[in-house]
Amino acid sequence: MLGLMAPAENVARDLDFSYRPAPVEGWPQLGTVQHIPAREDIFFDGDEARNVFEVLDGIVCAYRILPDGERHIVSFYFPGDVIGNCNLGTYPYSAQALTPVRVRRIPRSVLERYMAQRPELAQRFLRLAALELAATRDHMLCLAAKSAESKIAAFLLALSRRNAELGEDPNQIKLPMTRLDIADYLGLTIETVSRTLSKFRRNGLIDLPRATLVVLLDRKGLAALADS
Amino acid sequence: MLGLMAPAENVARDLDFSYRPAPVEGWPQLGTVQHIPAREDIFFDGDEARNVFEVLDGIVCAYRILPDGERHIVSFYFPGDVIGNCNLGTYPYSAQALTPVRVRRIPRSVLERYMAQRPELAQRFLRLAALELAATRDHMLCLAAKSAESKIAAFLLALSRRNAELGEDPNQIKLPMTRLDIADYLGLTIETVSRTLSKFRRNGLIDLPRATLVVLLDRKGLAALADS
DNA sequence: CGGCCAGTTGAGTGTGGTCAATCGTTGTGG
DNA sequence: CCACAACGATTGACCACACTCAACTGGCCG
Repeated sequence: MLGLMAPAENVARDLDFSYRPAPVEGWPQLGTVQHIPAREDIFFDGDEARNVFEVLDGIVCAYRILPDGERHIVSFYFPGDVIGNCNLGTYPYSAQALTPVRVRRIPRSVLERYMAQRPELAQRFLRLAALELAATRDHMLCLAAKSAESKIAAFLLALSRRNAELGEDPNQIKLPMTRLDIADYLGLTIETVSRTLSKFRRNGLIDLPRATLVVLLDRKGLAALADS
Repeated sequence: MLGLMAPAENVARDLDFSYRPAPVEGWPQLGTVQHIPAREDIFFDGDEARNVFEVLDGIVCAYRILPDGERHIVSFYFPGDVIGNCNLGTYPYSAQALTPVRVRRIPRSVLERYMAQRPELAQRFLRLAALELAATRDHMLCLAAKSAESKIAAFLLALSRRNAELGEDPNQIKLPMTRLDIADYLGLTIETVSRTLSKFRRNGLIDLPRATLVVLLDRKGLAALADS
């Protein structure tokens, strides 16, 4: 048994945006709904973590500004995801709406009162933290990957997987983020992202009808690049 | 208030090996002590996570083998650290002793029984998970950093901080890991690690009496390199 | 129509990877 | 005690990939 088991199905091996525990009944009643325009910050790195946010519509990113002024995007959040589940007092990153966004803001105080009554909610949040850790670890491995090609291939496949999970076309990827966002997420420059996508198109791996739409033509080829 | 607060003291901004919550009274009685020779694996990526391990002596690393055969070191663990605190069923990485190691093996079943009786133990493990997430995030940012110099400077300063915390000389760093281990941790090659350390020595930032001993001579200079 | 911005493409450079030779330490056996 | 092997670390030469700087394109909106 020891050491010879295949990796479990539920542990993702590649970059993945699908880390979302199943929702809990009764949860949606909590908190108040807020609308946030594109490119507006929701909270800041270092702020007291008073609220948790559930994304209802639109895309949110978590980012950090490094000492040298560079921005690094830690994570993207899609509808259904929960942001700011932080039990260390302060947020470890800033959060910004990439598109117009609808979120449900839930004060931690309210949440904690509820969790005392509903252990399955507490369970969900524990699981949420574990999944966020797993996602961060995968992102880390992606950053450690050598080539820009493998980073971007992995990124596209992760977006595709998320599409499939939401019941959308896994080969039609509508990019809600700019090239700069992708670059800051993958530790590349905007030019390299652009060049690599163009290269993928020349090689017949993808099509790029518009800058914001990627059509996957050769998943096998992309997968091969992704883990290289 | 919003967005204008300084980052909290307890959230590390740089690479750090000091993420360890305070120990809990009564904890040491649990589990059985095991001796593990250097370079022997303790558990494997994908194994059912039946045990949690507390490092008593020696250094342990957590690593993953990527699809292309590359090894990536996820984390180093020092005496007092806890490994394998995983509530997703299987270990998300393998663990290997880098030096001869003494660990305390604690079955999760035992742990969970204890936690039911002692809520402060459960609290400690929640905090442990949160700190591991923070450490992983910092490691990720370090990997996203552009230059080899800044990665290695940050790495040395992290080891130094850990030394200081253990009451040892923060400027005398005994490296328990090989150049390859460091390279796999920072996403570099063994040659680049070696070259960069040599460069630091030429520039008077460090001394290298032996391959396994680094003496920090210019912390300011290293810190400047670390966040660049 | 013109301005603006995101994205693309090009040319040149430099950092870090690759391959290979050498050094230094440690440990083993004659 | 020395010779030698084995291994990790260092150094050098070369090269490729991604960054930098810069020009240009295309879409969108006033």
